[in-house]
Amino acid sequence: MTPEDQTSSLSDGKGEVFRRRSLHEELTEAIRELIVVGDLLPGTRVPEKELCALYSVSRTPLREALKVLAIDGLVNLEPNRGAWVSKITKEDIDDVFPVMGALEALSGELACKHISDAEIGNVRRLHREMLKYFEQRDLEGYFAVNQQIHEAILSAARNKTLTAQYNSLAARVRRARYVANMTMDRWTQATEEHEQIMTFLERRDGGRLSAILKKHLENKLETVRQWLDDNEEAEDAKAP
Amino acid sequence: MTPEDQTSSLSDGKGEVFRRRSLHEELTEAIRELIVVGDLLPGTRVPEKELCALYSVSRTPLREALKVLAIDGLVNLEPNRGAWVSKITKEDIDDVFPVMGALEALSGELACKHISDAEIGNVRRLHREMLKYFEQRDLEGYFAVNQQIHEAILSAARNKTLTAQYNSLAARVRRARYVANMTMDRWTQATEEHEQIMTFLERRDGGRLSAILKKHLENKLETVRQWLDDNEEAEDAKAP
DNA sequence: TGTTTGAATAATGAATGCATTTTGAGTCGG
DNA sequence: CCGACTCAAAATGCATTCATTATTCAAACA
Repeated sequence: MTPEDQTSSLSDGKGEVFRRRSLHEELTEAIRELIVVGDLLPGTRVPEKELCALYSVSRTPLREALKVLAIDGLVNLEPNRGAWVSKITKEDIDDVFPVMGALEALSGELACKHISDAEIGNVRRLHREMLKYFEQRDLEGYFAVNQQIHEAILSAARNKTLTAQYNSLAARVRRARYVANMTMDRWTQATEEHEQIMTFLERRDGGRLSAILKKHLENKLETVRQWLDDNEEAEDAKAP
Repeated sequence: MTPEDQTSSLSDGKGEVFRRRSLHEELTEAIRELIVVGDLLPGTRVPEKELCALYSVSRTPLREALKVLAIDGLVNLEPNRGAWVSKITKEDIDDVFPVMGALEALSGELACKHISDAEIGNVRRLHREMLKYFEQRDLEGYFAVNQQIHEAILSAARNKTLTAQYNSLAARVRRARYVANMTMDRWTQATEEHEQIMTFLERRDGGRLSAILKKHLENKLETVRQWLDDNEEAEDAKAP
């Protein structure tokens, strides 16, 4: 047996040579993140060669990663023309959010059936932390904890298929959230909705939790859609 | 700028293997079908080499296809150990069906908003055809038309993301349906449910259509689960 | 001047090659 | 007899190479 211990700090600064999990898996995550946070711009070509150089890998695992990202809808593959970062269009958003809403609703419903007291306590703790970020007007911190809350509920749903489907869509939702910034009104509203989410979760009221989660997402959709109304024309790059 | 001209409709009726689609896409479909209909048995290793020979392709596109199928949950990839056809377990089924139910429900809801009279007419026609197969006790024909009905509703929902997610799960549901056979009672019940589906669709009653579709799937789940109760031990092959 | 043509260049898609890892038969030792 | 070990054979993951297909860009043409 070779030593194998590659220190493998998950937080690769960038360009680190990975070893632990299969290469294409690491690459998928890395590139997904590049797209979500906007390092790769919507509508632009995915620079295969550059990414190979950046991560010091050959095209084979990179291309495997792109196939996976294409399923997530983050890139479009055009035969003989390569991969393009998918654009954030109104149609796209209008498609994704309702599906995400259905999954979140199910997530809430199932979570109420299976969640333990300890897990509820954990969500409550995250909730309080999130309120703190809200009061401090720290949007980054708020988003981070917000995501953790939704993930905690999802995890309490005890459904691997749901988790997989959810995560696949979550990347696109997160990406939309990255470009569209909330108004203060909307932020306040979202926080109030989270108060209700917390309440219904503690009561294990699946029906109501499910409904408010869906509503929560519908409101978020409205935010993003409004942003797109104002900025759609500015988003155009070379069409895929 | 590039002309952008969209492939001037070369009357591609369908099915023809034009040189347009990439190899890995074709392979993905082909192997998906092998797994769904049971030509590749659950729990067995995916014979990479044999499949390469069968389709006369190299390992590169085949492996790309396997990555995609892994996301669909039809195969499991184990680092350095290759791909395994995923087993149909009770946990798996219990996970998949609720998610599918949520998607079908959404599909019904959206379909009622967008479906045209012509499309309803088409579903009505399919429905009658299905009843004919039911009366003739032709299960194969019944299943085929049944699937077409659900696809027609899905298509009326006008949501590409939903369609993609649905299709991804549909393979696993279809696979379950392939192994578990219905009792006559269940078949009768399913047909009655379809009568209601038809009714609510024609009334464009999204709420009720959505509910009955979900119920329909829950009943189907029960059928499959019962089959698994009886046959689970027989399904074991080499564990992944 | 604006458009079209076509050869040169770059990119993609797939096949092949190579280094590691896993597998499994055969051997040894308890 | 059973388990641990060894080493050859096979399979895997990734890199590299090769054949096609797009793209570019300058020259020819209207």
